[in-house]
Amino acid sequence: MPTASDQKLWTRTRQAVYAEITQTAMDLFLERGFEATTIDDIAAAAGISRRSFFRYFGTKEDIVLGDLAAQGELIRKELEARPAAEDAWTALLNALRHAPRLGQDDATMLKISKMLYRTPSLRARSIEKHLHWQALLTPEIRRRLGVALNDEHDLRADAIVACMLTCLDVAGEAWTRSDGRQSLEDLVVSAVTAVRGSAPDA
Amino acid sequence: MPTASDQKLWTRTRQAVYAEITQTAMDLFLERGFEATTIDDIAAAAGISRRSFFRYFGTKEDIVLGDLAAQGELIRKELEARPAAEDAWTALLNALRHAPRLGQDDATMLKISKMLYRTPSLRARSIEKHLHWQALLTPEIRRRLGVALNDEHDLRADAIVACMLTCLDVAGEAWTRSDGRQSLEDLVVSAVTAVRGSAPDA
DNA sequence: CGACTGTCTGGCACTCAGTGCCAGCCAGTC
DNA sequence: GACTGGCTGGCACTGAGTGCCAGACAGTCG
Repeated sequence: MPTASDQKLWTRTRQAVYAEITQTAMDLFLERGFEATTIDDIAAAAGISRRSFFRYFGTKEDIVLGDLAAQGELIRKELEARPAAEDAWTALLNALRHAPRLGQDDATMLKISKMLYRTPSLRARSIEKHLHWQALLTPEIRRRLGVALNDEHDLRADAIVACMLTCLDVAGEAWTRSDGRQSLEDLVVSAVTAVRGSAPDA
Repeated sequence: MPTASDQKLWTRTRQAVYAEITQTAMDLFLERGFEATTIDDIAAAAGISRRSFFRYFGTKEDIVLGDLAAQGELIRKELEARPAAEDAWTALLNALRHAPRLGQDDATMLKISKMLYRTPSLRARSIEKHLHWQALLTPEIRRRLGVALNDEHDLRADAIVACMLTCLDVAGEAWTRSDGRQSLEDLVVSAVTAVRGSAPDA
């Protein structure tokens, strides 16, 4: 297990290459569009072979969405750390709020978001990632609702988590449409309020 | 414009071929799995060329999900016909409830559902279709909420519609997991109740 | 009847994503 | 200096999806 941050040379090199592919590819995506950029383009620009590219990323979409998988874990940890007094919705909302956003400045994030919401294959993949988050977060919500572990048929937790993430998605789209003028946090709260009929606790 | 149901010979032939491809492909999917069935297999079994297949279906997923696009329209019509007294959630729920389900017997539907929830590419496409439904249904919900037409930034209707469809999805998954033992309708109501904190009107 | 038009069809060649296989390179180890 | 193990590039392949073209054929007009 890796105790020191700089482990083997191998590992460090690999991380450096990973970061460079990401950066190079993102530049190309933002310049000429996601679909118009082929993997050959990326590999050539990054100075690696096509074959090696696929050893770093399983799909082209993973370049853009790779971080989302890791972020799911962060949200789960954050959710489990929320005080027991918070109800399911409040705990979820606060977990999303406090989970560290990894990445870029706002202007770049906005560009990436626009690309994400406009490109069908990216949108589909991002929703798949949300499904993954859903699976990660549901157990903790089940625990908070007091659902018995052996109760396979209680879908309340699934519904709540899924709708929370849907609200996040709707808010994200609105944020993108507004060119980032409204805060994403406020938009998520608006969405949740609209759905639940009343505002959640701060 | 087509007034009689049996228009030109062209049209009728085309519909017949369409139906036959669908049936043939479905048989193959249920027999050996979606991903394990190639388009060449389908074309060969249906007695058409590979190239012609793509004149009937844009993608392999469309064979399974083709009807969903048409169903969105039916739901929209149903929604617009709901009495004005019903609030947004109730109207949506009733619209989904009353929209005619086109297709197969229950046992086949269950098999298709299982395939759908297990195959990533199919799941992703079906969620894309839900996004399309969302776009269709949101205007009517905006109208019911009294949102001004020029108000671009009100995301309440989007949130409500999106979460309703998410509930449908969660319920569909639970229905599949339960091997169809619980009624889909009850499951949707359970999901909505869990999310909203109280049961909607019947 | 024959010419014409529009739509469907199959076949070919192509792009692009993604995978399996193999041979070579090179850091770290004994 | 030989050995191991992870990484690399190159090659060939499958499978989805598209563009193009030539031929078949129903329906129409003269």
